Amino acid sequence: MEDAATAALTEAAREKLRQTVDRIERLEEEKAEVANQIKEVYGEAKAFGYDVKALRQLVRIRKVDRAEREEQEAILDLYLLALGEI
Amino acid sequence: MEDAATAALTEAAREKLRQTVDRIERLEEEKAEVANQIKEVYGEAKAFGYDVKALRQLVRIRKVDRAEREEQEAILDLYLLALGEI
Amino acid sequence: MEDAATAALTEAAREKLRQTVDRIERLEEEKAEVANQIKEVYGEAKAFGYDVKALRQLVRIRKVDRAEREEQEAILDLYLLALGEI
Amino acid sequence: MEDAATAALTEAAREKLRQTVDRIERLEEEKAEVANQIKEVYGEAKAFGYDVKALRQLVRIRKVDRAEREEQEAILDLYLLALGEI
DNA sequence: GTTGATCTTATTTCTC
DNA sequence: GAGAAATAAGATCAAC
Repeated sequence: MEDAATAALTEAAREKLRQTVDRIERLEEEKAEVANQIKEVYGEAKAFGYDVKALRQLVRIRKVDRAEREEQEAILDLYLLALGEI
Repeated sequence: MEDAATAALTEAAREKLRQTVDRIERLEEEKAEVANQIKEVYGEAKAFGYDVKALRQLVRIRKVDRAEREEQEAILDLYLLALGEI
Repeated sequence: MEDAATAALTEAAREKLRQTVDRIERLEEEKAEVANQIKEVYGEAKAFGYDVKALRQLVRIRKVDRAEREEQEAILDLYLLALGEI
Repeated sequence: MEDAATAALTEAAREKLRQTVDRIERLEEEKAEVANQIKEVYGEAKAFGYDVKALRQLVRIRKVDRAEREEQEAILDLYLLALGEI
């Protein structure tokens, strides 16, 4: 007997599913590679004598700051929009 | 008076720190982009009628399976080793 | 002046908070004890001549296997679900 | 053919291994249960209106404080010991 | 709006 | 003691 998964699907449907899963898996691999590179940079920094924990905090703070700045600009745009300036 | 951060580091040290932070931030941006692409693929799958939650589980299971397969090859040796027989 | 913590809570609220913290701390102590017992068992095994590293891997593999077995039952459903066929 | 693991061991050795693994697995199960109970307590606290994040911090701080206090006492003991007082 | 899921970060534990 | 792996914690986002 064919296995159930095979039986339940058309060949086309199975092919499409397989492609979707493949795309996701390739992207996740890419993501893992980049994550690895980040780890390496922290590793080098540590070897260089940096306090890695502090460095991570610095990066995090800058990220939050950036987000806040962007929000501020968005608010400003809203005000300008409300005034018919843009 | 100079501010503390300026005072505490040589210009060269500050430059190096800045470069390190830059590299990390660029890599994190890349990572975020890839994460976004993954999210988009799931989004398309959802639009196509897939059960996204199930699809995620499927991907996760395949990942575990891959890891498992690699470990299977080591199991027999492990059993023997665990008994101190090797 | 009363201190802020005292001022901000009724006696009943403080009592309840204290009990909650106590429960958590007792449970964490328990958890630490059990973790210790596990460490002891490995210690005995080592004294007995077992390869502790291999033993740990064996335990880990059995855990993964158990999880895997449970997941296997769900996989077929997942494939079907993933295709939106159910 | 008998499988290799069976072939390589006496029955007694296999029995002892099995018991060791069993003990470890039972203890790990216990540990997981306690971890779960802790999670439940936090869940109840949240339902009761507590700020779980703050509560966790409180528990963590108390733990650090305890460790410090114990260290202080150890240092005191050392001083006393050095003075021939104990 | 609260639970559940995912993802990330942090800490701890193991191993070499 | 340093690197790797496991566990836990925290934050975030979606679904009901």
